[in-house]
Amino acid sequence: MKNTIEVPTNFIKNIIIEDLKEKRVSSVVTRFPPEPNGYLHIGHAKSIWLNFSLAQEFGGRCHLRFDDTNPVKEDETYVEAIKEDVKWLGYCWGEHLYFASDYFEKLFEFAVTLIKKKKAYVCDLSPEEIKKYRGTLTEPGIPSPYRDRSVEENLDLFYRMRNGEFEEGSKVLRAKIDMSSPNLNMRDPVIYRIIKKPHHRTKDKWCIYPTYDFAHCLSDAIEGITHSLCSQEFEDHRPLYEWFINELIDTEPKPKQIEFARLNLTYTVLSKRKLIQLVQEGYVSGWDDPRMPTLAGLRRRGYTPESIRRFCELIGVGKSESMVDIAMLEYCIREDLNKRALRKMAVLNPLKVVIVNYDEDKEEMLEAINNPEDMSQGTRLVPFCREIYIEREDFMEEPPKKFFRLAPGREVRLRYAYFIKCVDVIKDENGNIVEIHCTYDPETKGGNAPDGRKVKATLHWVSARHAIDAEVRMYDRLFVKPDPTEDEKKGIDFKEYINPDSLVVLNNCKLEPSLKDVKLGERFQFERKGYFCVDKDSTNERPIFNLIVPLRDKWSKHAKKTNK
RNA sequence: AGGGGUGUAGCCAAGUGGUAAGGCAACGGGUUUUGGCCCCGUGAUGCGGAGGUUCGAAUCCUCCCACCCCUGCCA
Repeated sequence: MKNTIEVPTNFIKNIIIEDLKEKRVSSVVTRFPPEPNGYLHIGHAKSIWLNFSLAQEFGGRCHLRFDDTNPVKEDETYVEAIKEDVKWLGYCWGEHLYFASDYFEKLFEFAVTLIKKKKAYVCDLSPEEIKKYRGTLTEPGIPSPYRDRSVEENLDLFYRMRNGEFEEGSKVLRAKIDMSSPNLNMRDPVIYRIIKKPHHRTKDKWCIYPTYDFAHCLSDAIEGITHSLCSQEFEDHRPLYEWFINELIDTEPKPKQIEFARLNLTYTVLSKRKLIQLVQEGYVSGWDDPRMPTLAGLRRRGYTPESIRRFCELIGVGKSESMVDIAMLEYCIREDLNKRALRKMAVLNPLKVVIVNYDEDKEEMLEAINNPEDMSQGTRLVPFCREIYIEREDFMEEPPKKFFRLAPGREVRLRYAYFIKCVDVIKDENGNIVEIHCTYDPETKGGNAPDGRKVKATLHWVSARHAIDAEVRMYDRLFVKPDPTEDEKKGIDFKEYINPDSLVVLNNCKLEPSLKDVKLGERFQFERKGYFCVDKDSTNERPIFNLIVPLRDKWSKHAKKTNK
């Protein structure tokens, strides 16, 4: 059944069910932990959805925690933008807004405890030396010469690090674990480093900052997180995550780290590094360019939060590296908007039609259905007169097979109006079609012929006298290749595959007059074309619409096929 | 002396010893005043490969192969 929306299960849900059943946990507490150093994209949406919906489903809670442990990359503007995006997606963290930086004092105390347990030491090696001492993938590391400093000396040095007595890079605090571990993360990882930059929240209070590995697990523990979901590249960090918690936390239940596959989408890129290039090098207009996979971009494009959540449900959660077809996302927004969007008639590439047997002074108001999927949305009146616009591509002088639309001598229906028949084609001196002349059949008002004759096509149209002028921005996929990064190993940059036609601006669009006072963000279906959204660049005089997604279109698919 | 992870249809993805769900895409057909929506139908003698255990294997065992991640004082 199409109507029954089933959410598939996934391995994380199964783990939680088991944990609850075995009473390892009594409730579910998750968290979404972004670093405030950039904008959220649809990959983050998967994580947000996962964390919040799991908490919701099991009656628990989900925290929003900013992982702000590195002041050189982070900024307050990102925390506001991230909060806005999470809210827009439809999730609420309630009281549970946290910052890793709120725990800096506690984290410092944890580090002191570790030193006292002889499980951490101050190391004077330079970054290059640390790297050298760490060994390689196949060779064990060798211990730092500073590894066996006394507790007293370590304590003294660590406090002096905090007091700002040492230069950046001159000293770090390291956990003392195992320099010969096959897991490089366990070879005495750095847990505190000196960074003499003000932090966006703690300002100048600190000049040493904990690293992710130290801060994240302990922040989870402090907040009582039960299930700490992260992406797969952290799998190798899990032993470390557990090591710190086992050394420093004795409350139960201890948070459990579970890794899942991050999202990849065809015809786009989702890495922060690549997205930033697109913005900085001017390939797009900004982080909220409607072609960007950022939540800001998708929002401006016209995607609904419901459609994005639905997408997350549909793609599921697994551990295998996957590349989801963007057609799946497009399906989700169509599915949503088909049910809700009001239908309108809009001619994107106008061709004038003169109805030669229709009285010049006559005007009629014709009734049109607002949404055939939801008759409760009622009807509206659309004006009709002697001169109208139809879509240029709806007329062909020499129609190929299977072209059902208007052609010389052929009769079609104007939606909600009349049958018209093409009687003449007017061209300029270069042979370009300027307008076409038709006759209408007054008997077919409303769109049905009393004699029962049929037409093969129904065209949308707009009265020339009443039309509103508008700009419509036709967006397409940002890249021409399903995986734009595929050839990076061959030295071909992903930007080589940018779609030159990802934005086509249509300047001479004609809209039905009911579109007069649209509001920013409103979405409509322009019949036979697609779903469109009012862009923020609109003015009172001139609305601007973004194409969210085109309607499925068997004809253009067929035409494309037979063309090659 | 490397370690960790993953392989089920074009793309996602259920499945946990009882005879391969579901969705997207694709392709047929029906319906239609949107070439939309909706409805119906079409896919793996097969689960990376080869052996083995078993009455029975995608599920258990052995070996092999492919791809991804890890040598930041990033997260």
